[in-house]
Amino acid sequence: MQETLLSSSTTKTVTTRAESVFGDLRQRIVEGLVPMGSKISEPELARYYDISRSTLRDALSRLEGCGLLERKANIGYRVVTLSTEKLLEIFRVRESLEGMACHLAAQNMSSEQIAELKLLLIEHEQHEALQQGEAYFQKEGDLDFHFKIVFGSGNQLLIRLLCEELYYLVRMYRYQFGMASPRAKKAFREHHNIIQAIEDKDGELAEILMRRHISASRLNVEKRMNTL
Amino acid sequence: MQETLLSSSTTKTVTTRAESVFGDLRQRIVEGLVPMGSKISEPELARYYDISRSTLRDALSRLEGCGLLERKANIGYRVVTLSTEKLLEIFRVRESLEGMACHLAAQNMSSEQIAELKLLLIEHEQHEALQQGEAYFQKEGDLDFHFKIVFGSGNQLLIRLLCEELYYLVRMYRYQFGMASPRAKKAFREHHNIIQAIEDKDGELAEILMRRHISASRLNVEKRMNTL
DNA sequence: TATTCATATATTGTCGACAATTTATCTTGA
DNA sequence: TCAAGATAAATTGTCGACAATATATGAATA
Repeated sequence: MQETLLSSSTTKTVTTRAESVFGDLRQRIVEGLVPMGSKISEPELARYYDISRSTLRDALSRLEGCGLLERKANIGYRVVTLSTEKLLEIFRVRESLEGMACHLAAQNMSSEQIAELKLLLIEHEQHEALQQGEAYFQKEGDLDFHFKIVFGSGNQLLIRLLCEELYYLVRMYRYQFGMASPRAKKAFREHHNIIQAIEDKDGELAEILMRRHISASRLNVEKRMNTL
Repeated sequence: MQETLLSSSTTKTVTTRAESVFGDLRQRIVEGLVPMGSKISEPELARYYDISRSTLRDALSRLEGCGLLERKANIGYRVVTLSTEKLLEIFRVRESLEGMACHLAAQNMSSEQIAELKLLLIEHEQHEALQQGEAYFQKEGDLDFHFKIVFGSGNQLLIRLLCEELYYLVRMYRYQFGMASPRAKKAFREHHNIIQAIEDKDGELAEILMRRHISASRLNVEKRMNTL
């Protein structure tokens, strides 16, 4: 559903230069190729992409909307600086928003959508079985799961907030803070239970389970923070 | 370092033309002076404000971030079209986000902040007593109340999402859908109970009460929608 | 040496113009 | 009359240049 790295060939919705640069620069920031906290030099970046500053600034303003860049008047753009505090704030927001999304998903998801969700879970199980230690796929897979539920809510505003405005920040944290989730197995069971609640059309339970699921990740980070 | 006498009176935060136009146009859109759904003619608006298109587009991109404008590649900006469905979506998001904000506020608000909140409630009570029918002040006051709690959460991300990205949309609905809240008295009691829970540092209860408070407004809209 | 101030450099904000695309208008044919 | 296609007009996307502001450099002074 969302724009994966590979699907650019099929859905060629990219029409303008600014959009294209937006997508590319977004990826580079998420992966840390443009270091966090670094200042954006508009002339330099414009030369890099071989575009004018106007076009670049169009792209930069979009990146600001994703929370990847911060802007100060007369000073310019700067890549956001990640911190544990900000990560915990994101968890709080995700807990509330995805909890609501899950509640609505339980009410609105079609049986086809639920079937897809189950399929995804099975895929993840196999992936996990195949490569025990490798947490990368599990992490990306985890996002897929959360995405499908958010889309399942049918609430366009929720979808925009989570999938367009917060998604890339979350991915940036996963790339650069690289939390090698030791909760893989536990998270899997939690996903399973969430699906069950959705299938039962039990919105209240689905919301509680999703909130606990995300809250557990937050507590995990908080615990690690306190031990350091 | 010479601080002119004149600059001290006005908060000289407005530095750039784009920012200034952003603020003015935002207000005009919220109030409906620029009709919802209408196409933005960049050349025309640029002439109106006597600025270049580049500067205008800077302002427009910010307005897109507020959800007041929508943009399509090669077609341009258009003022968002309000609808009851979208309003209900906003209520769902506010329910979850402000619920979380209230929870955190109960944990984090200082006694001074709580005192301010109480004072605000008293002011509203007097306003309401003075002008029974006039719902305008009550409505704006309601927003003040919700704002203070969101700020009290201390969560910068929550603050940004609610106060910068959703606030103006909410105001736009109040201006143009003009819901003459018949829940004034009830809402007042609910506000009171929320403050009490915050003062008791009972985050869970505070969250539940805030969610019910917002949910009641949503149900109110849904009820009216069904009767029409 | 460290600090302050003036100067120079670089960067962002703003502008007007041209190119690419969309929308409106007009012609043509059934 | 209506539909479809070609042409004209208008709008958005993109560009390079200049002005206003911020940062870096260096001289002068205590």
